[in-house]
Amino acid sequence: MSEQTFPSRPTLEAVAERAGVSRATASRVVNGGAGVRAPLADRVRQAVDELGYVPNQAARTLVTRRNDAVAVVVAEPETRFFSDPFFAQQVRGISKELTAHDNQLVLLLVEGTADYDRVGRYLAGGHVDGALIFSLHAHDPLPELARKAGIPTVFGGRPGWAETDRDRNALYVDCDNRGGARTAVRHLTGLGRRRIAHISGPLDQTASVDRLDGFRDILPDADPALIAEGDFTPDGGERAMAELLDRCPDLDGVFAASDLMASGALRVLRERGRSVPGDVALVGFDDMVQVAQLTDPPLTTVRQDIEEMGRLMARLLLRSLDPRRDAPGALPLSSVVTPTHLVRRRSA
Amino acid sequence: MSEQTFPSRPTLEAVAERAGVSRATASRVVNGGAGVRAPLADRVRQAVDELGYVPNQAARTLVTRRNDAVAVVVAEPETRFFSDPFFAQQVRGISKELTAHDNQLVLLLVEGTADYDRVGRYLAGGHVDGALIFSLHAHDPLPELARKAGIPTVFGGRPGWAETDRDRNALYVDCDNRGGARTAVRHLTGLGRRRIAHISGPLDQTASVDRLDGFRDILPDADPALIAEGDFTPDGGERAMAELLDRCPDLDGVFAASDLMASGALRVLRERGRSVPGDVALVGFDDMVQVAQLTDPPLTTVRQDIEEMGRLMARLLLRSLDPRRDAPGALPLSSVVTPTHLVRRRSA
DNA sequence: GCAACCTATGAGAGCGCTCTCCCGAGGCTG
DNA sequence: CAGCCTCGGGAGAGCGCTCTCATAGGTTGC
Repeated sequence: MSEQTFPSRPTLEAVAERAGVSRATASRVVNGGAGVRAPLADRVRQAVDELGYVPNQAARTLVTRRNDAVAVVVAEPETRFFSDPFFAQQVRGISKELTAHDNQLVLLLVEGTADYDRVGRYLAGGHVDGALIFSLHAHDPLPELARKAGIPTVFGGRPGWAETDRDRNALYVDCDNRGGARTAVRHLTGLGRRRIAHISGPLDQTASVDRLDGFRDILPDADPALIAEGDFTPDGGERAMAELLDRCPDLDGVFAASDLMASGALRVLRERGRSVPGDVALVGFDDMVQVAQLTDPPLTTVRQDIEEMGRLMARLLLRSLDPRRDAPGALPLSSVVTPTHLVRRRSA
Repeated sequence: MSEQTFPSRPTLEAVAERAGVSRATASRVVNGGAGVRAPLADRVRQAVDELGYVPNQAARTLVTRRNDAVAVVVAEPETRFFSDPFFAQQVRGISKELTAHDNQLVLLLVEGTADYDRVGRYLAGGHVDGALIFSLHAHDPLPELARKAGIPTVFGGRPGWAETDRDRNALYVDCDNRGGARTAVRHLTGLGRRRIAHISGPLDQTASVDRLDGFRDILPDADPALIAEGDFTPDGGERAMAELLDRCPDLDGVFAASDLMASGALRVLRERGRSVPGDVALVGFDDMVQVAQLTDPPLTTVRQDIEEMGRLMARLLLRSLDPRRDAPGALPLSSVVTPTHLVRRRSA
C-alpha cells in the first residue's frame, strides 16, 4: 500500500551555488546574516526559499557541539508520570521555557533497571546538551549517569547529597518543603487540633523527608503512630489513612504531604464516617489544580508553584549551557528554593 | 555555586590507537564486530571500556542518515495529553516497541498555532527518522508538514483523507470504530432499550464520525435530539449528558464514544436521580483501565487494545524506515485496523 | 597620493564517523 | 607448487556544516 519516497535534501552548497556566493556566505546568512551586504543576503535567502533548504542538524551539531535539545529524565513508572498532574505541570513549565529559547525537549522515562543503561548511553551519546532530572529517589544512579555523560544537569527537588557533598555541586530547584509543612501543621494546631497525624511521601525522597521534618519542627513529641508513609498517589493516601485510623482512632487532624494523597485520605475518612473538617481537619500540599479545588470539601493546602519551578529548572539549565545567555542581572547560576504559602479552603 | 567542567569525549581515533588497530576496525567492533577476529575485537572492546568511549551520534547520523529517533507528535493541549489515559497507554505501547529496537522517542506537543512552525522545522531538520502523529483533527496541517519534511509517518487513527485521497498513501493504525459502535448499540437494543442516545466525540475526528456512523447503522431513524457532541473529556461528557436529558428526559440508553465521557455522563445521571443501569443503560468505549472498572457501577464498554495499537504504530514506522527489519512473514507495510469487542460490566 | 586600516567575501580545514575500496596473507584446488 | 579465491584489516574519501584565516577592495588620514 505504501511506497513513500524521500528525495535528498538540498545542501548549503546548493544554496550557495544558486545564489552565486560561497558556502561561507550562505552559512552566515542562514545563521542571522551578520556582516553580509543586503543584496547578497537577499539572493541567498531567495535561494533558500526556492530550494526549500533546511540545515542538516547533525552536521551542524558535529561542528558546534550543540544540539539545542535537552533531556527530561523521569525516574518514575510511566503510569505515575502520566497520572500525576504534578509532572504534567512541571513538564509544561519546562516545555514553555525551552521552546521560548528554541530548544527541544526529549522525554526519557526510566521504568525498569534496564532502562538506566539506555538512558546513560543516550545522555553520553551527545544527543542532548543538558539534562533535567526529577523525582529522584535515594541511591538513584541517574545523577552519576549524568555526571559520567559530562553534561550539565539541573535537578527538580533537592538531591539527597546536595547539602552534604558540596563538591558535587548540584544545581536544583525546590520549594520550601520544610517551611511549608510547618505552616500547614501550625494551621492545624491553631485550629485547636491536638492529635495531628502526618501522611508522608516516600521517605527516600528529600521532599518527603523535609516535609516530615517540618511536621516535627512544630510537633517534636508527636506519637510515632501518628505518622504513616504514603507514596504520593491517591491509593497510597488511602492506605496510609486507613492505617492511621486503625492505630489512632482519636486523631483530629491530618497533614498529607500531597494533595493526591489527601484526596485518597478524604475518601477513607468519609467511608469511616468521619466528617471533614468537623471530626478531622485535613491539609494537603501542592495546591494542585484539578485536585485541591475539586475534592469535597475543597482542600486547604500548601501552595507551591510547580509550573514556575519547571520554568526555573529550564532557565537554570539553559544558563549553565551558555553563560552568556540572557545577559547581566539575570538568574544567578545557583540552586533556587521557591516559597510556599497556605491556601485556606474548607477542609481545615 | 556551580562550576561544572566537561572534558572532551574520546573519539574512535583514540580507541583505535589504544587498541593498535585502524579506525575502520575499531568502528567495525563498535558496530557489532562482524568480520573482526576475536583477539583484535577484544583489544578494541577493552580500549572502549578503558576510555569510556561513546560514539558521537551527530557524526554517525551525518554519514548514515539515521537518527534512531522517532518523533511522537500530539496535536492536543498538554492538559488533555497528560490527563487522558488514552495517550498514556498509546505512548507506552510506542515507547516499548521503540526502545526494544533501540530507537529514541522524542515527544512534540503542539498547543498553539505557533507551534506548528517549530514542529515543522524540527521534523524537516533531520532530527528524527520518522513521525508518529495522533489525535489528528480535520484540516490539521501536521500531515502536510510531515510530508514536506520528507519523513515516513504513521498516523494513530485514520486520517480523514485516507480513503478518498489514495495517492497520499497514509499509513495508519486504528481500531474498528464503526463495528465497535454497532456492537455497543446492538447490546443496548438487545436489552430492550428504545430511546438510545449517543454522546459523540469531536466530529472533526474520524474516530468520532465512525462511531456515530456505527450508531446510525443500527438506529438509522434515531431522533437527532438524541445525539450530542462531546470532546472526549469527562467534562464534555457531563455537558452532553445534561443536554440530552434536557432534550429527551425519557431516554433509557446511552452510548458514549469514550469511557471518560461515560464517566462524566454517569455523574450527571446520578445527580439527576437516574439509576444506572435501571433507568438508563450506559455503554462506553475504550475499556480504559483506571476508568471503566472504577466507576460506580463499572462500565460496560467496547474494548480496544490501545497499548497494542501504539506498539503497532511504532512497528509499522520502524518497518517503513528500514524494510529489511524483522524479515519475511512480518507485519505487511499497510494500515492496520484492530478488532474491538464488548466487555460486559454492570452499567448496561 | 600613498600607507594604514577596515570590512565583506572566499578558501579550506576539519568536526567524528562509516563505508567502499584495495591489498596482503592464508587456504584451497588442480 | 603455481594460481586462484577468500577474508581480515587498513587507507582514505567524504557526510554537511561552521569557523578561522587570508584576501581583495574600498576607505580614511596625513
